[in-house]
Amino acid sequence: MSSSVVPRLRFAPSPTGYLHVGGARTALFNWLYVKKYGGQFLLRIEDTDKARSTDESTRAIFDGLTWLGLDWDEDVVYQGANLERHRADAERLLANGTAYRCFCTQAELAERRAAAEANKESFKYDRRCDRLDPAEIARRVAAGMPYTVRFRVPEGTTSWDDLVHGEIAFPNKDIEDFIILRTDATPIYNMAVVSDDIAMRITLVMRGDDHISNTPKQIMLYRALGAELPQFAHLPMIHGLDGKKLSKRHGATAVGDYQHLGILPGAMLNFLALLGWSPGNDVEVMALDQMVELFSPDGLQKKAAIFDPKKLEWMNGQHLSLIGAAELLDRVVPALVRAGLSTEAEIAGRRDWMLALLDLLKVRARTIDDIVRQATPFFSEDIAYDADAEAKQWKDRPATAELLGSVKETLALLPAWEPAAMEEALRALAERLGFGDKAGKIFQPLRVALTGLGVSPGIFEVLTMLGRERSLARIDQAVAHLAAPARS
RNA sequence: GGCGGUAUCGUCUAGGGGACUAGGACACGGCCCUCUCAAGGCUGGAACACGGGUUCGAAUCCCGUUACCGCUACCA
Repeated sequence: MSSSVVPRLRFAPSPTGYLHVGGARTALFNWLYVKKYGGQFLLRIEDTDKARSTDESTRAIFDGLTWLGLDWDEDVVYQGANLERHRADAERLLANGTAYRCFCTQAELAERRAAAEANKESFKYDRRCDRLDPAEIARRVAAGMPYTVRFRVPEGTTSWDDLVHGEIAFPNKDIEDFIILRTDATPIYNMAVVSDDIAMRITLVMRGDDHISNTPKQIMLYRALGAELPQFAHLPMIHGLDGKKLSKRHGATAVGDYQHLGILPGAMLNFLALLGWSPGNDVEVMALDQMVELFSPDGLQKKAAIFDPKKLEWMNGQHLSLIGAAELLDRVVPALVRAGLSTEAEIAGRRDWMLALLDLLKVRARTIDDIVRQATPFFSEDIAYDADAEAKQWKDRPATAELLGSVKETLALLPAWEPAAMEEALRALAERLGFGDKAGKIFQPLRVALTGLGVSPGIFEVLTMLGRERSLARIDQAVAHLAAPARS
């Protein structure tokens, strides 16, 4: 490839489902390549299978890529809109003698295939229609006999230097004369892809390695069409925890699933990038711009990788602390609103408080959903006392009520609502009550009183974020709850 | 079956002839920190699929075997 050529890469999904994590990763590597070396990243929707393609899937692909931040250049290309050109290209091959008409019917073909299988022989089209004499062909065409167009596979070997695998070679004798145009004159996949990739002036075809065996056929088509060959890079597949190709039964496989699970797009991208690529040192957690900087096709893996949701979660936790509070806020607010905990206006009204709260919560959260869960007691006065927390920290209910009463008294006396003073006063109280330096005996029951939960940020941070009024009210509320007859 | 691809801890990977008693990360266990949970720090167990070559020397190169994956449609 001459260095003067501007790289043009494309991501070409079929809109037959949702944007799969494997597809997203393919898109990511294409995108990274373009961002790293310059060039254009194009999107082509391969919607020629009308039976399976849906507009909804197309939208899911756009939404998924947009959420991930993988923006594409130029207008989206819809393969279905190029049928005429595909056909014209196939007919050019017929005209230049590299393809021929085949009058064999599907039924005949199926029969011969079955017969070959019965004899334990591998079936390959025997080229009988290529031996028809021209007069006979003309007669059949004139008679309106239906035909497909087959590509005549030449002698020799077809090979290419794959960007991730190196040299790959296929003996042409193993490839049959494949159909490029159906009886109804619509193109077969390989024909459509090559026609489009040429028209889009694609210089590097980077796709899943399930296309490796399509590649020699496509290369022959390029040559027969007199087009310049692009480079090829075949990326490994993604498998599920059981080592099988990732599919629905492995749980969430659509990018949108992770979006709704509270995963950050940056974390998703980072995780996906590491599945099949490594920067070569021990760097793992990267922001998108770092990935671009570090990206190189040399680091691309040949081996299929297994999708491990545990590591994705960990990665998300890392990105939660990596991104700024402001950016995180943009992601959390919609989730908070959706959970019915607050409104955008309310949050905007106390943005600084919200930012401070986020800083406290994000350390112990792995997903945005975790944050929402933990944020609940800071938004809702309707405290739901966690049964386990009550059982553990409020064992002796009357004694706890009394303890909380003392805590409230102590806190109420504080001249300033300030952490150092709280801690000093509460530790002194622990001392007085005979807990010695085991101030946790106060902190823990108090945590349950304030949040209803056994887990929260540091107790003084909780008190601070809640403020004096709400904190004291919460203690009263807890004391009342403790006095009420237990209704488990 | 034919053809093609792949093969380092359970998982993601570093490694591209000597620096390897094979490094990092996730997960798992222990310890520290500590008001809970996280985070963080320290730490433990855990791998070169097998067999032949080549070489003074192989996780690294070559050849077989095995296993897994993909393709083998008038699907994409």
